[in-house]
Amino acid sequence: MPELPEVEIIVRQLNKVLRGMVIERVEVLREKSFKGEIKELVGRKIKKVGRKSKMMVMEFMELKKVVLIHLKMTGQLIYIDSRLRGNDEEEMRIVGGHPTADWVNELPSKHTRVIIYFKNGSRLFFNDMRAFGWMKIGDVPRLPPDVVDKEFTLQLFKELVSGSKRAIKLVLMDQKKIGGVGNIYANDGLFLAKIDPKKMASSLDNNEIERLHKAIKKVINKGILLAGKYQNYFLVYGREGEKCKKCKGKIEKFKLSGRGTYWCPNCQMG
DNA sequence: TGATATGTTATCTT
DNA sequence: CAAGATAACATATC
Repeated sequence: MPELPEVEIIVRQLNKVLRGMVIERVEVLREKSFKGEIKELVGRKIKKVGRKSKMMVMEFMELKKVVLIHLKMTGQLIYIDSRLRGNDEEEMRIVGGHPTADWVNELPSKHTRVIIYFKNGSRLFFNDMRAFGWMKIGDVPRLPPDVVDKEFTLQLFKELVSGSKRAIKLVLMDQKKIGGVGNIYANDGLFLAKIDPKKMASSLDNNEIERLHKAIKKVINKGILLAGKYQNYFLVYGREGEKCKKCKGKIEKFKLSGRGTYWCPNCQMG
């Protein structure tokens, strides 16, 4: 589930509570899920938690390197506050990423890959069912602008789109060109802009490019504003066979480069 | 049982 | 070489 908006939401919440916290130890339950030397983190104080595209970036005082976390398809982050530990009352949790029962169940679970223990007793769990995600120590990544960056201008978007013969949906989702757009928001953005997902990118006219530039930012920002509840507001994604929200047509599904693609042929044709 | 799944990248093909 | 397509990663769910 976690795309840019979902990562942004958990990052904002974690930044509030983790700033200033000191790492006591890091426990890696699945070696492949963590890359780097753990001892570099012990005793470090967190300066800030931020985001680059769909990646979470954790910065530390007096350390140039950062911790990067990519949730991929099924990653989740769960913070458990120390204040109620050992108490029968409910714990204080901050949860984000892929929603599963682990959000509320006892942790660690069978999907827990890494646990960060803080000096004050609080803990941060990195869970990942399919184990595609990772956590690593590294340099701040250099990435293309993501869709909510100021650098993501209409001009830049035009260059990217007109320079590719691939289907427009694949260009939107190409993380080497534009950061942060996954399948859900690509489908919904194209619907909002009334553009056929399989249309060749370079064949879009100026008007279509402008509509799409506006639409993709709109759906991503809506995702952020809805704070993780976007799944209740899908325009076309996951709505195969259901009624289009604009006309009376039916939403259809097909495969585009192996990805589920949803659209309203009536609204998006031509 | 087999198809499918919201991400990314290495590798193959054109 | 470049661009585009596809397999691979690991596991749960329908």
